[in-house]
Amino acid sequence: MDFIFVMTSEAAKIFVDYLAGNGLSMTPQRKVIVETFLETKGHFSAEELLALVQKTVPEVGQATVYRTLKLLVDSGLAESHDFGCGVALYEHSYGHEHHDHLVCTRCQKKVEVVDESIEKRQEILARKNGYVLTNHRMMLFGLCPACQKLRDKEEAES
Amino acid sequence: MDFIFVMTSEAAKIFVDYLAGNGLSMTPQRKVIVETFLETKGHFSAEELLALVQKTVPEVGQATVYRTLKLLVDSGLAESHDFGCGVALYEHSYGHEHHDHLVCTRCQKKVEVVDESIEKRQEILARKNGYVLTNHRMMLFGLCPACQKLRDKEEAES
DNA sequence: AATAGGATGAAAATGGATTTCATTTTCGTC
DNA sequence: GACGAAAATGAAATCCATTTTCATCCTATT
Repeated sequence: MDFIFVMTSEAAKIFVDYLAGNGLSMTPQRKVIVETFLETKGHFSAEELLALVQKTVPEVGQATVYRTLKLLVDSGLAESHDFGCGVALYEHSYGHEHHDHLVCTRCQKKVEVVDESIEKRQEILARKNGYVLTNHRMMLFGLCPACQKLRDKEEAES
Repeated sequence: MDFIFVMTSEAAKIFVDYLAGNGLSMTPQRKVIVETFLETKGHFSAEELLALVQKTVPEVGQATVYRTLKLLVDSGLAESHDFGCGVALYEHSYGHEHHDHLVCTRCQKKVEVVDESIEKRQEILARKNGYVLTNHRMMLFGLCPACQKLRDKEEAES
């Protein structure tokens, strides 16, 4: 494969630096995976990313996608979340403020939420127990507006 | 098997009622699983519960433990949590106030935490986005006091 | 005690994620 | 440019918690 490694976005530079800093090398596979990752918005699974990558380079293997996704997480570009649907979903974390998620239990629609006072309280809770807080996971589950309407309609029919 | 089904605790009654209310029957296996569950404190996996159950009745199968654990969750006696360690951990939920967890990332020590103002804010966040909040998961990760000391000692040595 | 449907255990299946391993690439060095 | 050690890759195998299958057994009601 004859590739020219030009990755211009800031995020891409971070990844390249991460590789260099850890004695890892850029490869055509990593390049296409990272580029595809950076172009993809929202929350997606490793399998979905693999499918997108294979649209460009069909011979990329799933193991490589899983491996590169791990590098993306370690380099700080990606974050992995378990929304309880059985697969890990990934999202961008570079250039995105920290946030938690509000998830519709019916259609899976996800809204990013932040609340400074919750974050402060979490810190206090940890300290009160002598823990040094390193990170947290908060997920709110409920019915989104659209699904509330659908549910109401269904109930009216029955 | 000749069993006399006497389960006297309130929790046990709830389970029996749940079975009756759903056309399910009490069986020796369910009885020993529920009794063992009720005697066990803290957080434990299905496999750990299976081992405890088999101390009393070795021929109980793991599928039955998984199935009964599901009934326990549905009946409101148990709660299942994913602490990110690869297995679901269960804990009692009857007679236990709602709480979230503060987990040591090193020794897995878990502390139950509650914060009314966080709960209120979660409700507000959901409402602000038009969602009807049904439940939430919050997990705080950090280093517990003991593990902080261990880490400091290790760092001093190196 | 007959019977229908539920419950059980052993074993197989599931499925996302990881590992293995033979092969291919990368990249610093000659 | 060519060399060679170390890293990276893809296909397939493996892992492992959980679920499902299925033949058999039990329960509750008649």
